[in-house]
Amino acid sequence: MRYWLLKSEGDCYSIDDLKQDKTTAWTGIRNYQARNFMRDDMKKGDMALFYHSSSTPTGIYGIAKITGDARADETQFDTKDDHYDPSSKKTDPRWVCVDVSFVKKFKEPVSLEEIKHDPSLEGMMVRQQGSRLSIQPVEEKHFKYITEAME
DNA sequence: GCCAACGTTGGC
DNA sequence: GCCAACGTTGGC
Repeated sequence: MRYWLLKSEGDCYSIDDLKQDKTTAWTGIRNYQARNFMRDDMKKGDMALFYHSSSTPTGIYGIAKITGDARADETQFDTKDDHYDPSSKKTDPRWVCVDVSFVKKFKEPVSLEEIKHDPSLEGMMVRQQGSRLSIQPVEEKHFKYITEAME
């Protein structure tokens, strides 16, 4: 089993939205590296840190679980969708999504500032400057450290 | 296959 | 809203 960090703009789709929806299709990912993680490495049952970008504060707001393996992201074929991709074919979909379910919301978010200053979290990808990747692999020790601290 | 131009992300 | 960092596009 693997661990991940899923980024979402806080005012676009937040942990509260996920809590209300219980499960959502993680659509709209249009970055090859992120897509490859979903397609090749994410498996049903994997756990994820739910990260809010463009929020106050930016940071990890809770935990989610991957509840469905990668499948075609239907928004790529929807001409009205922001993420419509005219060059993707139905017979050979370029983009995929997974299903993500709510697990818990932290009482207090773990802010990016805390993440950056905690020596136990050394090496986390999100600490790197300009780390724009919206789906990042997370080491088990980092996942456990954060989730156990938030019990 | 290089690389400049352009568009987007995301922290501040 | 700014701007640095980064990814993608497209001309050559």
